[in-house]
Amino acid sequence: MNSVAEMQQQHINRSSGLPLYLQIYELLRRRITSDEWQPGDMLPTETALLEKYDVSRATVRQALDALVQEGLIYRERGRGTFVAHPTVEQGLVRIVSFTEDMRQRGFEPGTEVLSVGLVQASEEQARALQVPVGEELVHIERLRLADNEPMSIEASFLVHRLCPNILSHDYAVLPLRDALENDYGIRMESATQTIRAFNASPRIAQKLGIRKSSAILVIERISRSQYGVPVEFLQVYHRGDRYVLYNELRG
Amino acid sequence: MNSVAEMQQQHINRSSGLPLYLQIYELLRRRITSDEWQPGDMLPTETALLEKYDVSRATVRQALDALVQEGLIYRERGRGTFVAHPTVEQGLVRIVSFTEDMRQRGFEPGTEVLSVGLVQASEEQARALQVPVGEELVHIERLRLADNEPMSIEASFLVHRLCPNILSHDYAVLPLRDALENDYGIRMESATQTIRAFNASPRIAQKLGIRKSSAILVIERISRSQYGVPVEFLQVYHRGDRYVLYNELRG
DNA sequence: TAGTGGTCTAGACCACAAA
DNA sequence: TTGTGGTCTAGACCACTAA
Repeated sequence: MNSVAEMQQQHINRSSGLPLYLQIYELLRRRITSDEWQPGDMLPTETALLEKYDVSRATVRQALDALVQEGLIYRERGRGTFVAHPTVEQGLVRIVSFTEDMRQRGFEPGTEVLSVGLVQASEEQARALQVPVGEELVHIERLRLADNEPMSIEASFLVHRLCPNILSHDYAVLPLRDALENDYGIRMESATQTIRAFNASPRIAQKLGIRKSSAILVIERISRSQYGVPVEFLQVYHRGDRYVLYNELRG
Repeated sequence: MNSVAEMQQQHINRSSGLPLYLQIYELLRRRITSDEWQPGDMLPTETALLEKYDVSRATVRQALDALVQEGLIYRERGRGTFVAHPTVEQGLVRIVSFTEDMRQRGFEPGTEVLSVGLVQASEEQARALQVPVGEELVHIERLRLADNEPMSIEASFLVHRLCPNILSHDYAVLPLRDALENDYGIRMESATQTIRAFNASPRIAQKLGIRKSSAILVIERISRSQYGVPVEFLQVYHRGDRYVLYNELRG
């Protein structure tokens, strides 16, 4: 099953035109995101890496720098380089799945699929995904539970053209991000989102088990692939009485 | 008046123990934050910098890398390195004043002081500011306007001990941050905040001119000084129908 | 064509952590 | 003392931009 890790290329290609440090970055990144290397594990030393890939130390460090900047690893002088532990702070800086998010908050996550199907892009959706109005979109609506209590409703819209047949999975179990990456090689690499408060509509209030008109924290997110193409338009309705965002700022 | 720029040291100290790239980074950073170099201005080329400071190109690039990462500059291959234009995206990463925030959104900001005085720290406030319950706090409550329409209510709590006499200013005009920095040498350098949605209390609804129970976006922020001491506990109630937060995420 | 930033090499010395 | 990451040098060739 662990096909990504098994198929993993262990060498770099000096004639591919792709910068060496990027190739090394990708190789290391995959080892981390595939969970082959766990949080706290020590990475090979810089010396070991430069020997393995036959590059200079500066090139190895450039690859590691990118991973540090991404928050995936951290360095300790005199000790080594280690896989980072995910932190809550990442909530407003990195794309985090509901499952990860809830685990970090100490809740047991659950999912109930409300509806799945194809729809034609509305004007709002078309604008978000940069496709023509009417383009075929995959629509997945899920109720998200925390410790078996409703926490959020997630409405996801994907460009069907980019991921045909994605509907054959069971999204109560399989994270959407994994399906996109494994089946279509699409990685959600960046996103923009807006956060606002609004009063729950009767339908949303009923699904979330709260009083009509209760305050809802709405997050709308447009995720783009590694090629910069919009892939998903996500609308999340969080219960205002249960869900709090947290982040850190600099002066 | 431009004392910072004038007093600016233009050389690096090779025996200070401070890494050369950090010294260059600081010098360049000051030129940008002091507005000596404006957004869009081209920085000296890497070659010019390495000659000026008599270091290797790698050292210059390390200094520039830090500025790029901070979002203060950007590079264009074949063209040069330029001072970045501030972006809205910084809203969720940097501490931004209401005034700056509104200007970026294209609104004309306004302020009305609702109340000013000393209070004794409640349990919540004491926990946030890490002081004993009952400690004397400065309390400033302001109504914030955008294009003359109510947008938010800000309730600010400061540790009085750290800024005695701060109440002698008029906070409809003077930004709190400026008063802290100019009069007490306190710079708000980092902060943590939470974001949630809740239903407006009758009092808040009335002040904001919205219907009772309308959805409000609440931001609570604890700001710390350059010494890591909590200085301000801020509660902001934004109108859900007018205020939207925006930010960018990475995969 | 000249000048810019992007990538890369093959070294070097250092501060720090752990044995 | 050994091995780690932190800093730094003095080059090199490349792709891209603009004149």
